[in-house]
Amino acid sequence: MESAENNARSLNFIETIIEEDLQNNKNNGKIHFRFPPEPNGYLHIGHAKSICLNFGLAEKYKGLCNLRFDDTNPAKEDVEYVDSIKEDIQWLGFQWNGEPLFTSNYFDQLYGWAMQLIKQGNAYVDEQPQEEISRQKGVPTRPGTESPYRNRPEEENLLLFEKMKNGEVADGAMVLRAKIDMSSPNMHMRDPIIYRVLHAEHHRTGNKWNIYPMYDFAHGQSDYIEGITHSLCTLEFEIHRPLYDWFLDQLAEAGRPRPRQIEFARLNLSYTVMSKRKLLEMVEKNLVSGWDDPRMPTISGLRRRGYTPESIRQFADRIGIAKRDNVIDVGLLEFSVREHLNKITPRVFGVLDPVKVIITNYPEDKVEMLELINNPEDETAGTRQVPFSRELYIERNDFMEDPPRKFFRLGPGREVRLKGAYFVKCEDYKKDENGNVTAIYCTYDPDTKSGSGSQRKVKGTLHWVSVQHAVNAEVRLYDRLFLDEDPAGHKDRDFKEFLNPDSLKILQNCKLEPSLKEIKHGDKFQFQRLGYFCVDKDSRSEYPIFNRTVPLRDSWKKM
RNA sequence: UGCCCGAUGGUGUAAUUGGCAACACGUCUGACUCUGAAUCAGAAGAGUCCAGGUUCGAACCCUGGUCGGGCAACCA
Repeated sequence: MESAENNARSLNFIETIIEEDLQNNKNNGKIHFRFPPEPNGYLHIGHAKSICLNFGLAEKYKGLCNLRFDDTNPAKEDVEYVDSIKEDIQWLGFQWNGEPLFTSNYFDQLYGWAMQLIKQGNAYVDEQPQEEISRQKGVPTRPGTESPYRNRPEEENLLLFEKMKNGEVADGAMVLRAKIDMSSPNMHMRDPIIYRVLHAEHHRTGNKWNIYPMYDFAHGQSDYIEGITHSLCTLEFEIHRPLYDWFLDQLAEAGRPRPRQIEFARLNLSYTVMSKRKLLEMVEKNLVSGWDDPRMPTISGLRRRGYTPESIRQFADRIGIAKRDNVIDVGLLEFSVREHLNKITPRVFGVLDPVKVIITNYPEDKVEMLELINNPEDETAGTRQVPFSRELYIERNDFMEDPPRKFFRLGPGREVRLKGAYFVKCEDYKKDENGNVTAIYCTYDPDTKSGSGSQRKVKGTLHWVSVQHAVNAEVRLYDRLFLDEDPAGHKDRDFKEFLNPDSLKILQNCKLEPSLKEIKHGDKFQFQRLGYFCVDKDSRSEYPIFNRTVPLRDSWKKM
């Protein structure tokens, strides 16, 4: 593929750094990444970008990539999320190095390091109330003031920290702070809190701990413990980097690989929200059916919608890696699925909004089995037999009573090809009292059978399903969840105000060709002329249910 | 008002490190077509945020601005 060639030619800024490090034999040429999700929600397409980056770089440079759950806040985390995250990463086609790891594995080490900081005079226990501490922090433009406890003796710090650990201190009553610089222009360096008291049960360590480390005190050190060489994260952590480095300066030993934090811009997708908090809110308020609702930008949602891992990885590849803020057009994601599904998906006939066609000159009880190509993009996909008979369903919008000139479909007196079958010409049609077309009467031309070499040409080709052989099905059509390009970008309006009321349409009278009787959850098809569809997990054999992954490009609807 | 990032067609990402802006999506033509899909051929669209400077030569270097994003959770 040409994009791969381009990639070989030009590196993104992270690859440039890595290749420089390799050239300088930094860390003895060791390359080790990590993907560090907090298990407090499901992964979304933004995480997919990060997963593809970290695991992809590990593949490219023959390095390793750990999976490490950043589980330092038991109040928000849950094993349900741990499991879904593992599943999503593997579904995308990546495998982490060794066992999944947890920051909580390092709680003992982190505790030890905290004591070391105290002994080095780099940390102290503060027992002021939260409000006081935050007041003393000052504001970005003005320096903060030092805590009265800042210079308490080492023994006292050790003793109090011990009490915190032993559960003798109430939540919020004391914290351990790094002693850095209350007047730093970087707020994160103003004596950041590194341990807080939290009498909460942790999903892995149970009730062992009454104190938990903060992100800043845990992340860099965990990277260091695991021998991570390149610690990739999103831009909002840029300002944390001096602190990340500061802890390592205090604690790291010479001769061991020292991780370097590198920040890149997170993914933003038009017409969607991408924060776990907002996604969680939609789940909790039942605005969607769950984390895996096919309209959700979660990996599980995209999977259920019918996206393939390949298409998501291809998408991640296309959007690139840089440091500037970006908004990627959802159209690019859709392009990526279409591209892949076009190659792998069998073509079938499905009529979503059926209207009956009666071929008046075709024998009443005759049934012909016609051979149709499964996938013109894939010769190995073979053919299948599809029954043709006197009464067929076609798509309601493939017929117009008074069609414009450029309408290459059916209308009074117009002739079209029924794909894989014959030409039919509309001779008459019937309407009910409401003006709805109820039946279209056609004649067919027996000389135009597919493959017969007939020279006559016709402009349009329609898909169809034989009435007596049709399988009834439900089809769920999805549209973008939000009507606004940037639903979360409005200062005074809640993102939920922009929800698209028509993001889900359920069609329950769809007619499918009989080969679709034998299907299983997750199977993917192209419903010819309509789009790509997959079998939903709600589907039952008596009543199949399909999700429309994405419609085909349609240059007609634009006219 | 402090500090940290960033700025290249409509959207993203490049430009062999100073050699006269490329690729993808999208858009528009046309060809082909038993999917108005796919495929193929072609076109339009930025002179690189602005102003100076260095240089034979600047998207890349320097200076000063402008604009956008981020930072003041016992979240990550």
